[in-house]
This record gives sequence, structure tokens and C-alpha cells, in this order.
Amino acid sequence: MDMAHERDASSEEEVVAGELRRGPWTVEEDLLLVNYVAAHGEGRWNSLARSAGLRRTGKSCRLRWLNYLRPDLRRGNITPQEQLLILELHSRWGNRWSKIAQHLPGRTDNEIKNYWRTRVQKHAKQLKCDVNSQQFKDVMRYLWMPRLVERIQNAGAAGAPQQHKAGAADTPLSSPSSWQPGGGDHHHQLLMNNPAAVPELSASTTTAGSASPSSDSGAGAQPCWLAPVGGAEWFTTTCDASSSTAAVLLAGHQQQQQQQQWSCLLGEATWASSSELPDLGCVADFEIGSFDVESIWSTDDSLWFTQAQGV
DNA sequence: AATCAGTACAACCGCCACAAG
DNA sequence: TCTTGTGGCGGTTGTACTGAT
Repeated sequence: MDMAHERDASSEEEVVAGELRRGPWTVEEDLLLVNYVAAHGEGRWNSLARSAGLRRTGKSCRLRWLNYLRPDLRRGNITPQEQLLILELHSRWGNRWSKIAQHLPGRTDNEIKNYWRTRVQKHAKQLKCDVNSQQFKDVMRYLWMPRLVERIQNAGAAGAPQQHKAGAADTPLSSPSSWQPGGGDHHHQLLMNNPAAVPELSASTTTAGSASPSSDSGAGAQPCWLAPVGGAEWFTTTCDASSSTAAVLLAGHQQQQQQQQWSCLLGEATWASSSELPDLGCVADFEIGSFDVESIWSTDDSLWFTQAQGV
């Protein structure tokens, strides 16, 4: 369903500036654009807009096509796997949305940007810290991401990847089969069959512990894009296995006592005294007990979080 | 039922890089 | 070298939707 299509094209909500239309696209405009691109291909958006009979700017046409009409778009909720990848890639590259989107087939930079702003930044706000602060990065790296890995693992163990807050908005493209070899959309199959399709992640060096989270160097990764049969396996191979995050996650996985480990991590005394553990700085200064577990964190996340705090 | 606040997402804007003339 | 057109990107805004009160 597209809310834009529910409007009358002649409604006064739409602004007509000279010959150019603005505002939500109508079904007729979408059809014009889709048909024209199908017949003539993408590019030359300004002339395309004129030739197709669209009273839109080339920019508007391009955006509409890339963010909404492209046939290979993956629609529906961001899965835990995708969330994990977004968090990891953002920790490396910052707000390089298009770059991040390149590693999430079928997702647009706009979608990822919206996800970040509406959900991730929301939690930074709740934690009363800046989303770019080291504290928040630590929370993501040592609390949020491991939890996502755990959820992916659990979903894998249950026989099928967990749908994150699956709702009516989900389409077949976002179904768990998309992550299974032989299932899902064309792009995923391409990536799974050809790991080199993500060259930056396939570049492999193993300098354990040396990679900077924000580094653009892209060191040490063996992407597989396989189904999340084991969440930690999927993550550590998809992302940089030499990064501190992945190393910690992998260690937790190998111990098969991940929950206990993270419970320890949450104890102030532990992370203040153990040189083995990552320096979490002043994470404990957060009002972490009031962390809102809605939207991103599910109810069982809340339970886990409470247990982890030893409450 | 009405109102309100929060959420999700489509769309626009301004800036920048690049290529062609 | 300068100008212009084009495409790409990140930031921001507007609004429909949803759930709580």
C-alpha cells in the first residue's frame, strides 16, 4: 500500500511549481516511470523525465525509481541480521549510507538512514548520550550487537531465522527464505554464490585486535552471506572477523556461555578490573536501567537485559 | 470516539564531484 | 580554465499511520 496513491492528484496538498509537480507520486506517474525505464533503461534522468511525459525533475524520478520502484527492492522490516550488519558497518564508516546500503542487497540508503534515525538515534537519546559518542558505540558493540547475535543464533537453532517483529508489512521478499541458500531474492543468491560481490568484505587479512572500528581499511573478512544457521558464524564471517567486536562475539560463542559472559560484562566491578575485557569506559554511567526496550528490543530482550543486570 | 504523541517512511533540499563542451 | 549539466549523497522535513490515553 502506498499512501501517496491514496490521494487525489489534483488535491491542494500537492504543490505545482511551474511545470513541475512535487509531492507524492501517483499511480499514473509510477506507471509512466516504470514503463519508460523498462523500455529505455535508467540514467539521463532529466531527459528521461521529459521523454516519459513526467512533470517531475530528473532528481525526483531517480529517487522514486531507486527508493521505491526498483524491482529488486527488498521490502519489509529490517531483520536482526540486517540490523547487526548496519550497526557494524556504521561503526566503521559512519553515515556513509550508500556505502552501507551496498552491503545490504535490496535495501536503499534512504531506508537504512531512516532506520538509523528513527530507532538507533532514539536509543542514544534515551541513554542521554550522543549517537556518535564512544559511550553509545560501546553500548552498541558490547550490549546490543551481542544480543542480536544471540537472537539470530536462537532463531537458527529453532530451525528458522526469527522474523523481527514480523507484521503485515512484511512481504515474501523479507521472509526467512531470503536468507537460505536457494531461496530468497536474486541478489541474495548472487551474493551467496559469489562472495566476491562484496569486495571490501572479502579482502582478507588477519591482524587480530588491530582493526579500528571506524577504519575504512576493510581488513580481514570472509563474507559468506549464508543463512543464519548460527548467528555468530554468520556475523563473524560477514563482518570483519578480526575486529574487536567480532573477536569478543566469537569468544562468547565458543565458550557457549555467552549469556553469562555478558552478564559479567554488565557488572561494573568486572569491567573495571579485568584487563581481558574491553574497556567500556563510562558505560556504567548511563541510566541503563531505564533503557527503553521497545521497538528494537523485544520483550524477551527486556527479560534478558534484566537478568544480565543481575536484578 | 476523540485526541495526542510517537513512529515510519517517502520525498525534497542543498551540496559536492565529475565529465563534457 | 571555466561553465554547465548530471548524478550521487547525506541531512532534513512532512505526513500517514498506530497505539495509548
